[in-house]
Amino acid sequence: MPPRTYHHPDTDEIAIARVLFALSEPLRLNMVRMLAEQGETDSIDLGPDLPRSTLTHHTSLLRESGVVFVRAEGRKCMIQLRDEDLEQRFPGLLDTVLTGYESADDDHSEADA
Amino acid sequence: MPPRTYHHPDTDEIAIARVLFALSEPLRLNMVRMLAEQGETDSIDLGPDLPRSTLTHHTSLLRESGVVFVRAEGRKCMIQLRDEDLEQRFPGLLDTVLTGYESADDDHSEADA
DNA sequence: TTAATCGTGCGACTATTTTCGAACAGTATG
DNA sequence: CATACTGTTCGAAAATAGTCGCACGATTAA
Repeated sequence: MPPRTYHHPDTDEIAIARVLFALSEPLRLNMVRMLAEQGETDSIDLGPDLPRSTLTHHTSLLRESGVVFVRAEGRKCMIQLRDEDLEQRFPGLLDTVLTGYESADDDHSEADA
Repeated sequence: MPPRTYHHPDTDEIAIARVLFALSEPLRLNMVRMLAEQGETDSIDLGPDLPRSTLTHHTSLLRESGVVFVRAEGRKCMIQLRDEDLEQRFPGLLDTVLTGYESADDDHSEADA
């Protein structure tokens, strides 16, 4: 029996409105930022203080909107940013959002001014 | 006495999450697309079939999130995209979103058919 | 002035989203 | 095997967002 399988939208099925909505939630935007910095990340590291069901809710929403790829690893769950797919579908979007997030939010080091 | 005044956030107060949320709504995203194409537009042209109160709701949300500039013109209300401010705040964001919207959604408003 | 038009604010309602506890199933460890 | 740990699902609750009728003030035109 397959352990856990996840459905992911094809790259050309990713809808801009759903991506924007997924990224408009501060919690999820922060998860995406972490994924962009760290690469594939254990799901629990994306929200150590959140109830598990809440974490599942947000990771599922990110997955269904095409922002992340989810992979079962033993009993854990590894999350990857679909940066290449997003770059192909909406060139520049991810970089722009993350750059804007860094500059907009609190004092994340602005070394390269 | 000024007829109608509107509050607009300063450019450096525009928050990425709020902008993304504003653009994640299909109705508002379409308004923004029209504004990008047509420039300053009479508010009623952005949603001729919508109830006025609904239209006000969406234009206010776009204004408060820093996406548009609203100006009273007689009894009408002219809407401008804050494209320069957005470009300064989040370089590339607007172009990327609109380009992604065009490519993703082929069913543009059929008003100009 | 009178009438028509426009946008706004209010209030109520519906729909969607978020949160999270509890029970459950799969996995690793002993 | 039993136990501890993981993520998922379900259900319900709360919070948020969208829709829209209506009354009102302001503006324009006759």
